Amino acid sequence: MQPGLRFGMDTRRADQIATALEELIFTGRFDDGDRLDEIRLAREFDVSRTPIREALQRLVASELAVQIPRRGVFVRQPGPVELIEMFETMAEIEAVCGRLAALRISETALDDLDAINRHCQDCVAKDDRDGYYRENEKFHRTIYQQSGNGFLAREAQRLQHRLKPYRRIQLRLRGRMAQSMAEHESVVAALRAADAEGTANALREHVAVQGEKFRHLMAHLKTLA
Amino acid sequence: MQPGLRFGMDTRRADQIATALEELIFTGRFDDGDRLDEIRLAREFDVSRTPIREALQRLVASELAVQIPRRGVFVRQPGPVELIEMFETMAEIEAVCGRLAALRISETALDDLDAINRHCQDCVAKDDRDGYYRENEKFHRTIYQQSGNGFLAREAQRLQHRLKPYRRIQLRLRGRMAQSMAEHESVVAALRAADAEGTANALREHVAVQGEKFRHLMAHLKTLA
DNA sequence: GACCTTGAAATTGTATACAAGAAACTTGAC
DNA sequence: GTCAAGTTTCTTGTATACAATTTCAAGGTC
Repeated sequence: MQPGLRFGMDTRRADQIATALEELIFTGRFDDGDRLDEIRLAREFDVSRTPIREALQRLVASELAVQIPRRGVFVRQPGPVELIEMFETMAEIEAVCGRLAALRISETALDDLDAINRHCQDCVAKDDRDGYYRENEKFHRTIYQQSGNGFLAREAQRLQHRLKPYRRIQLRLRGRMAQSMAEHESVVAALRAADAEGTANALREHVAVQGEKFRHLMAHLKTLA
Repeated sequence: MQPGLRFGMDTRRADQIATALEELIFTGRFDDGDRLDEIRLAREFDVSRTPIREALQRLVASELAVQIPRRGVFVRQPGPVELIEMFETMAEIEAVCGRLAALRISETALDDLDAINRHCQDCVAKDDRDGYYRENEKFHRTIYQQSGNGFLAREAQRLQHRLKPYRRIQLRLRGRMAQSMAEHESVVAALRAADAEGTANALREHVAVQGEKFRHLMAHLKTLA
């Protein structure tokens, strides 16, 4: 492989900075409304304003920040209402993926899901939250892909990424891993039965934020604000 | 109102250029894979490379183009498969909006929809495609908003905008306006009956590309390629 | 004291200059 | 004529310089 043909490895400084800033916003290092000062950031990342501005543009495009012309770029942390809306949307999109996947999923993918669930089970036994989180991501990604719709799968992935920091909070709820695990299994059962509506409902319930999960999320939001 | 406080009016050259380029891609002025030459575009828009680069970044973010590091930005026209995928996704998202709206829509919004449909009917009578198109957009936007989920509504709007050029093609199908019109009315009926699944199904069918519509879209794609 | 005007300082937006990597072309060997 | 190495040209990515607006504060007016 020639040196110029490597793909992902961000050789562009602007891309690295965008990823770093995204992470900083995700982890709550910036409050809602904070102005992202170009000159300050340029100093901190030890680059000129040019790559900083490119990175900021990317944040604006992914709605992590808003730009007001000739004023600057401001961090945009979702409030409780928008968070609930995003989770509801995620639940509905997962339901759609599931409904389509129920009719289109391959046998090998079903086996993959079973394997992932066994790994999940191991993580529950070991109380390994990070491990569970990784396997959980694989589980959902597999369903997105098995929707047989690449565009839809990418959209689902994008939203999942956006919600990542909040999903992690969910798992800290006592006994949530075991319950999540059980829900995974009923999803696979519905998929195997080619039960479109059953899969959709199971996934919607699985992802939706309600009851205990809702109160947990709200409590955590308050500690952040 | 002070001169500095106007909002939308793009005072930034980069934003204007981004919009212009988007339009050029939408209308098929560029082929898939065309490289967007910064220097050439800078000359054409009579501006330096800086705002051009910002505009290109925006195209990449909205997936109208792809960027290959140190190579350039290339136009990315969706092929037949991706188009079908995008329409399927649109149909499903509209179905979701409809299902939620059936339980949340206000009386006044229902009346608005009726009014819009009357305007649609006028356009059908006058064979006014542009007018119908505008009213049709209002119809769908109203349903997005009445889903009661602002985030979902914005996502739906974004996808609708992305599909705009192809949707217009659909309307040119003989008798399509009248049929679309009838479908609108059954959607409103289901909404008024608070029939969640009925609304979802009606909208999904309404938006989905199948049968005649599918062949029509394919035929048009071939003429473009 | 409240409010408007005015001007300095700071910040964004754009142009230009420079650096680094990729594409294209030339030259030479076989 | 084909291919390969080396050189030139061109393009992207980053830094810096300049222009245009906004912000903030000081000073004046009522």
